[in-house]
Amino acid sequence: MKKILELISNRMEEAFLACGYEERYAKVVISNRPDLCEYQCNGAMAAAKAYRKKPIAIAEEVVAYLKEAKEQADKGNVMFSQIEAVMPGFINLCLDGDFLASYLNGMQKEEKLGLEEPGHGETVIVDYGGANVAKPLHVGHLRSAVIGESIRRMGAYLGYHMIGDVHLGDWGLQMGLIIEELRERKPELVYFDENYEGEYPKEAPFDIGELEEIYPSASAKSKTDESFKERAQAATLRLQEGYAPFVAIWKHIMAVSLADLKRNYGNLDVHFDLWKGESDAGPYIPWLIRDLQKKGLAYESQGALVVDIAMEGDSKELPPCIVQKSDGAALYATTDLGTMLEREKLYAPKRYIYIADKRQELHYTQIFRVAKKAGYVPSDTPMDYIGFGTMNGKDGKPFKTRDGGVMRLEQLIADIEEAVYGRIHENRGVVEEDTARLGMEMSEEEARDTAKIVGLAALKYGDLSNQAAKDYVFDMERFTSFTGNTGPYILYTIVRIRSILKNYQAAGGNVDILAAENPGRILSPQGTAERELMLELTRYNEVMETAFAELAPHKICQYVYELANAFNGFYRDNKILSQEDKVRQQGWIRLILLVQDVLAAGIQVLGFDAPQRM
RNA sequence: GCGUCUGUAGCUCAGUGGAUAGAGCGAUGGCCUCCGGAGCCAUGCGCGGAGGUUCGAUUCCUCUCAGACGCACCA
Repeated sequence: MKKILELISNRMEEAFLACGYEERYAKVVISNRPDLCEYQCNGAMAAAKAYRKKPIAIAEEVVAYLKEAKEQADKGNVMFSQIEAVMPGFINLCLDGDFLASYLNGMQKEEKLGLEEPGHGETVIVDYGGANVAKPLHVGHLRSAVIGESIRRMGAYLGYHMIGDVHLGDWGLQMGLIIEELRERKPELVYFDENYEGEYPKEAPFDIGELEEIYPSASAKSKTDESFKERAQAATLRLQEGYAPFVAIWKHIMAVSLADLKRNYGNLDVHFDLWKGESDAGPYIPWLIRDLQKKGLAYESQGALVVDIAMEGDSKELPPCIVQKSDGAALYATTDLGTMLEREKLYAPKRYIYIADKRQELHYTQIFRVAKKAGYVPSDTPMDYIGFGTMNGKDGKPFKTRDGGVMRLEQLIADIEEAVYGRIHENRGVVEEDTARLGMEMSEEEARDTAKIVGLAALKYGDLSNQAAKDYVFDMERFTSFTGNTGPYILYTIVRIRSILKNYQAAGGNVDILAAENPGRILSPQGTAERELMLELTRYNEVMETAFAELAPHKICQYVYELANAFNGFYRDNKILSQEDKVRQQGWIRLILLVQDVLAAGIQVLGFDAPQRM
């Protein structure tokens, strides 16, 4: 289906052309003065200069044309109920109620509610998550996972072939650190016996708890013990060169860690198509280095191998990209470039999207430029980087535990669930009479399950409703509130709709829009709130497209919030179940079914679900 | 020092080359025997600053102030 603004703009373009003006002036936008009109076109003022006319004169000509066209139009083809030219040259429009209703009826019939799929199956790589092997997920990993998951779902919904890759940190110095720490703790292991020639054990010499403790302690040691650090660097290089005993340890680390990471991401309802890591770039690196040298891009500087990334039009000088350390080891940039080679070979994506902390912006600028300069990624393939801000505590500083430590993601999720659980109980207490009357008592088990679902929504919505690039304050109290611009409020609205539909069905109503015996149709709106709700619904397809085009999940948050508000206004003004005009009642049921579907589609791409009850 | 990002209501955040810049929370005062009170109304509070482009700038440009972050062998 065409977007409502397209339909209106097309009509306006026709009018501008007919009056002898260029169609580019005919752009129509949603009104910023809802008291005056629903849509507006400001093109007459822009056109005034070019045509040396008063803006109001142009606006009046166009309006006259549209009004005449309206009179000539078939009864079923009326688009506007109001068209007027207003000083200094605004063209104000209101939609015809029947037109509005027929647009919504059209949406309801389509599988994706009238959304076209601009993706056409194009492959897009989304690189997010970025967990490090052997290190527990902590709050610093939250944003990449949550934003990335949403971007992946948005793209998939729009028909792109989205490939999400967690891109694990599994090949860097931390591996050397762990190996050397392990040597100090358990020197008797066969991996450290240079003369050992047998098979390596299948069992890992550590469990996840021990592994998570080894890394921080090794990392701390490397900061004070210079020789330990050097040994770790040497071990990293040997691993990268394929030294069998270290590769065997590495495989153990991977197996133990990956199982834990999968469980953790699963709890967040975050999913990856690929569980690749930096190590997968390993096989491409020797060729990469030779090729960069062959092409004359890489040269030696202070012992390291670097690539200049200057481009025409640079106003400043950017530091070169290091592709090989002076000891010959690979580093971040090297593996990222190697990964691109692999992705081009295996998937040939039409677009890359990387989601990482905004402090890494320079790094991504560097590798994108190297990739384009060396021709590893086609010059017309967009490479986008979303740099997100820090999640801060209420003090405005990076979020910490009460004693100043790094908070684990698991802990944060548990805390949110507990807070939501408390709210459910508290709320149940307040409306006890109602819950009893409506037969909505909730078992302890259901309350716990519900808290899990609602808690995740609170967490994700709290994060996604902010612009990604900005730092934001994590406020448990606010995010878990059942009122205001929060995840739980959106879920509540959905639950409320379900409750109405359930009662309607219980009274013998039919909510199956496909049933032949159900002739219901959304009707032209009568009240203001109903009209506003319907207008809000028409924005759906445009919002989805824009949000993905701008990689801005917060626009979807904003939309579902506004839609939820519009629904609640409608709900307040219209008593659906006691409506005696059955045709109107059926229309309203259709309408709220559509609201439910749109809200559900919205939260689905945001990455969370609604419970049956709250 | 150089660079990037960010400055909007008491707080947390949206938003836009157009007409009167919006929400939520908090505050104050009201309302509602209504399909779930998780509601509604009213009041108060403002685009960091200075120039420029424009018919029109909070939005675009320049400068400036403030904060966060980044500036080669960590990831």
